[in-house]
Amino acid sequence: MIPLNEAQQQAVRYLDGPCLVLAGAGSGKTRVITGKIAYLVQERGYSPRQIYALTFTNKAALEMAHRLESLLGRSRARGITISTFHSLGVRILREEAQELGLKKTFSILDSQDAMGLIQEIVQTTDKARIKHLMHVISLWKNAALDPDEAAAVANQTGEVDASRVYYSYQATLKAYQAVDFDDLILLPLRLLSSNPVVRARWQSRVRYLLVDEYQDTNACQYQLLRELTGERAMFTAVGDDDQAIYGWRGATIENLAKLQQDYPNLHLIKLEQNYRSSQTILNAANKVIQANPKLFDKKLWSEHGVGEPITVTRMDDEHMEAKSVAVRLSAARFEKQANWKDFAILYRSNQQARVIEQALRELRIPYTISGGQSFFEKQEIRDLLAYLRLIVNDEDDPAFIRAATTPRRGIGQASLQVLGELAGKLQVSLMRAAQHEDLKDLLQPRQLEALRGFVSFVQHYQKRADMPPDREPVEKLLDNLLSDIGYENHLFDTAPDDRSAQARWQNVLDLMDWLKSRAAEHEDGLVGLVQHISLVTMLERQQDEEPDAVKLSTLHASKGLEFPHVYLIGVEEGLLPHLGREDDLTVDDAQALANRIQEERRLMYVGITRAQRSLHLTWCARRRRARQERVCEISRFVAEMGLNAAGNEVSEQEVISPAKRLDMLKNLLASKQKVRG
DNA sequence: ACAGAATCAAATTAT
DNA sequence: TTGATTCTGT
Repeated sequence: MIPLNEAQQQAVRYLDGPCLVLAGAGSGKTRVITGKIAYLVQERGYSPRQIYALTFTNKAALEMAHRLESLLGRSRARGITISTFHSLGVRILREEAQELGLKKTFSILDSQDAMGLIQEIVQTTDKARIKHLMHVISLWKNAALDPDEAAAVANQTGEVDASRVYYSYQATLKAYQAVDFDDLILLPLRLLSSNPVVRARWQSRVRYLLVDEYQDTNACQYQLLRELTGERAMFTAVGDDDQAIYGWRGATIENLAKLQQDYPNLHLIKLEQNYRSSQTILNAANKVIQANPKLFDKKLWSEHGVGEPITVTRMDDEHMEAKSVAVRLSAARFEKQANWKDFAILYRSNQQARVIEQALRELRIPYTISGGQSFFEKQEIRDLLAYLRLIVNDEDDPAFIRAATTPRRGIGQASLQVLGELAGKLQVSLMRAAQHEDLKDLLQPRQLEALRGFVSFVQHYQKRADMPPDREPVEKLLDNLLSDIGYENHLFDTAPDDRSAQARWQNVLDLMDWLKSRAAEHEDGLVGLVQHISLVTMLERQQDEEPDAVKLSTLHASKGLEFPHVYLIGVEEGLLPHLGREDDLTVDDAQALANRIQEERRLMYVGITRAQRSLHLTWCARRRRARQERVCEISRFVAEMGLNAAGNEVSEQEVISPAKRLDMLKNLLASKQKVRG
């Protein structure tokens, strides 16, 4: 058993009912969750299969599984379900597909596919509008509203057109035998709440449930938790209201308060001892978060020493910022005899990484980057996955279109148009329409031949993929498929130069390796594998020996990580806190603005609390934003931390007074603050 | 049907 | 400045 402090032990041992653990940053929450699972198995006689632990990211799930393995041993950790909400959703949907009128082989549309779908429905090219519609619909789904309920709400909020789109969107998904990310939570919830038999089945399976990052749950996920645990309510939710940073995704902190209302016997435990950061860093973090209205009173403390002072540095622009951070980081590594992987550079938005990458490359500093475009969003990867998706579920029209047209094989816009019209008329999938007699009269012989060729190509692989029990190994099938498609030639024909073609081809090979390594885990062949892929956003290959490299990460992606030395860049008004575009900066809704600032403040809090020993903030006097140079001011959060623009601590009164803050800012702009260190 | 050229819009965060 | 889409000629 790992050593635990008093509060942690309480959290682990409490089994008399629902339990909420408020775990401050660095207070050992993963330790509590894994410790509790081990306790359930070893001391309380729970069988591993009865225990379910839910996280939000695959990374968190994976790490938890690893820790459990070393705690319990491989064999005893085996049956425990540790997965993301979405993976559990897939599992429920697959097992209960019939109840929902869904094929077991349903496709999971990623957000790009979903966007394409909406584009079709609305018949517009206005990207901003499409994004907005998608966002609104997603929020409705996250709030567990069906189209009818959404329509009622839409009347008040002025999103009537979005609610109309919602209807057609759901209808289209159904026609494709497809679901989107939000459905992975929503549909299981619908099923459990409406079907007593299914509900009883799952409740008898889930004897104990643990939820990580509870503050990030949305209304849908909360209800799912309620349905899964039922009357018995044997669960532990672990979270930190100060680290709630996914409100824009539908997460609602109210779920914390709700827990207390809905479960009067809820046992509340606070973890306030921090094992991560120096006192200086914790003080700054505490001060910043104090500016938010607090749901629960909580103050982090640590036994660590005061440590290094926090530095705040003004830069001319983002290039200077990048260069300076690279140089200072490099020097610090030498001075401290540290490793590259002891350093992280954190930022608000992905685009900030660009300049940093350049600067690091110039100085030959190795780095890894997390967040940003995922491996599975790359063109070449999506191309190949479309083939797999189509083989598994031939009603998946988006996959059909993609696979049929890449590489070019004589099926173009004209053919697809005709095909699409026929499919619409007959109310069948594109694949089905492509096999229809009537096509003879609608297409030229060459077009028809190309189409028929494609259809039989897909059918050939469908047969091969679907022949239990002695189905041929997925590995072989994948190899054949790749060479049959002729994708390598296609890449070298279409890429602008050989170098990028080579890079893309390498991605493809990486994908194949990854698929093969996972194939064994899915005994039902391609189906499970393909559904699994849709949920994996980041390539989790960092597990094989982490390289010694500086970590570049968005603040959002940094949650849960820790580093000895952290550089938090772009600490400016407008960027952190991020305040949207200038034109809608009008304070139309003061409450909405305040809420946004509060979430940004929590983001700042997350950033600060990633640091163990040293923390360095930088901000730019000018920054290129939306193709224009903009003059920037230092973020309000710096003053809230109790620091002035030079990084010196200031007294309490100065922190609080806005007038003083303004003065400081003026002084700062007047004097030419130079780089420290 | 397709490849290269020309034009145009663009910036939060991500399962 | 990039990156993506549309246009144009074969």
